[in-house]
Amino acid sequence: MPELPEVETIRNQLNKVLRGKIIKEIEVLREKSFSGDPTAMRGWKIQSIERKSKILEVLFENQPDIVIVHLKMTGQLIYVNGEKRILGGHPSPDWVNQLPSKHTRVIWNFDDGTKLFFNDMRVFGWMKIINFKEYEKYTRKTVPDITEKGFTTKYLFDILNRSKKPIKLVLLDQDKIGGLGNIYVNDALYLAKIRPDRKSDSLGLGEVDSLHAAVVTVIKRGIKYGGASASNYVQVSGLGGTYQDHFLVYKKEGEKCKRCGGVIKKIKLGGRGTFYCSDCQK
DNA sequence: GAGAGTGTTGTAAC
DNA sequence: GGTTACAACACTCT
Repeated sequence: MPELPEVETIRNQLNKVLRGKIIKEIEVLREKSFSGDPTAMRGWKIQSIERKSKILEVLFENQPDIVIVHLKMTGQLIYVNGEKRILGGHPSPDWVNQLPSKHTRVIWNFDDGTKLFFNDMRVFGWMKIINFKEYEKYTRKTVPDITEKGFTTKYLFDILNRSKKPIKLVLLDQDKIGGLGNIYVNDALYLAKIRPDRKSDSLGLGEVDSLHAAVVTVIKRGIKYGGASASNYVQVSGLGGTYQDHFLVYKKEGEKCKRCGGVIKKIKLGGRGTFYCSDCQK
């Protein structure tokens, strides 16, 4: 489920707790969840955690290889240091101290006794050790993500203009724009007053300008609220984000539109739930 | 209990 | 080439 705001929240928190940690041992409980030789990582010292679109990158000191992580639908990264609360926030939920659970796929053990758990119920997510040369292939370095300067109205107009697919599907295409997933794309289209099933190339420049602003706004809002915990996503402490309390249309079918009073409808596009107001989204 | 639905994305098929 | 359908997996909801 994690989209850009969720991954960014995790990145910020991991940077606070993992910098300078030295790896003692990597336990791979499920082969499919980890690619590369985990024993090679012994002694590596974490330098920083970066992000490109929805992919996390763990960089190590004096080490050309990096570890990239994709959480896909149900991945979680949870840091445990034996204290009831981390990052000065609310106390971590009890289940955090009972990890590993049956969904724990990989455990990073650090030499100070602290641990990072990679949980992933559906086993779609992965961790990979890659050489920096393979970096572009995995992170689509040339595709701008929403937080980057390359994501401009002009860029958005160009890619939308090249497709006749429903606009929502183009916005979700990670080869074109990095970072949007099903939650934020629904809310962004609502904010821009554009129907998700509009043909991508039917938008005028003014509409694309509104859409660009809307996408940036919902992503910023998602980050501000620490992500959306509609189901599996949790932060590094095991606590949820709160963007789900601020959904505009996502999962609100049957409710009244706060803007015009119309009823929020649910349709299916590209096989996924799609929510919009049929009155004020044109 | 069966069947549909779930936040992602790569691949196969049309 | 563009676009759609499905699979990967495990759980919840109807």
